[in-house]
Amino acid sequence: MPELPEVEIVKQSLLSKLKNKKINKVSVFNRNLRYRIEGGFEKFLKNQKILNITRKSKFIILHFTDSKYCILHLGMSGTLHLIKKNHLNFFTNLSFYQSKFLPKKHNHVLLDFYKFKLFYNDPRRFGFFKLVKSKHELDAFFEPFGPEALGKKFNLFYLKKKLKNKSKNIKNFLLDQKFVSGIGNIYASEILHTCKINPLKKGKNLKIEDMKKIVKYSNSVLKKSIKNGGSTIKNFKNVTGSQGNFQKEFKVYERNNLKCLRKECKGIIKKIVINNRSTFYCNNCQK
DNA sequence: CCGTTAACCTGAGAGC
DNA sequence: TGCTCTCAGGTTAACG
Repeated sequence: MPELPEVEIVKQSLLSKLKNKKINKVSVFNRNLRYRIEGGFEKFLKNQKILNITRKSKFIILHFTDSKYCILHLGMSGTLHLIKKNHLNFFTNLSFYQSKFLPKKHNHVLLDFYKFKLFYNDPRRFGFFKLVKSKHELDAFFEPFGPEALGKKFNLFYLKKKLKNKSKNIKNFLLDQKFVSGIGNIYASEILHTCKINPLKKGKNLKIEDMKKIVKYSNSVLKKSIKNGGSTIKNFKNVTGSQGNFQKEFKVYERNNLKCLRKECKGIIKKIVINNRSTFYCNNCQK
């Protein structure tokens, strides 16, 4: 479900409510997420105080004392639901499927705080929690990942080195977290449209100017989305509270057969499938 | 090593 | 209020 901007918004929301708050109780209702929740999970988290919450690519990291951490990935359908106690029916949904009430099914984990309950809900169970016992282990976990899409290491020099002589297309590169971390299926299409680059263009065929654009517009598209509160694709019937608005800014995603929104362009947005993932691009301005 | 495919899951929506 | 099919914002083992 969430890509870098959405995870960033979730992180900011969590941080604003849960910084320096202690986890009083941990309940696991279903341990079978992407990776099975280990036996010591509840004991590890109980009584831990959340010193900080950060994001790295699409992961949320809870920081505890003594260099202990908990990494959370939301997978495709994971959402967090924060409920304030003592407020009957008061409901804050931190994620991007808006729902007035806590979903009835698929609540797998509950973290209980003094004033809040935080539920992890995930119908498809592609998300996971991972306990981390040291800074070294944390660094090791992220070692295989490529530079952050919004980081300084994602630059022209890096792209030149990585794309040289590669036959893989640029859309697949952008989705490859070992190449660059944080970009997912929606933003890959959106970024390439802003760059005027065809998603099927091979790494080795990208010009220096193309690479410069990829760096520049990955930054601007993702940042603009964060500014807009991320993207909310599906609204349930009981919509309430705040939702992301970047979906209103989509130029290609889910715009199959519609006109290109670029002013001077007369092209039509086409949908193709690359590596089993829907890909949208303009048949005129993306070369 | 490189690149691609299938698989992991549930639910919504379309079409019949 | 049926049934079947496709598709979904992610990742990764297994294959040629």
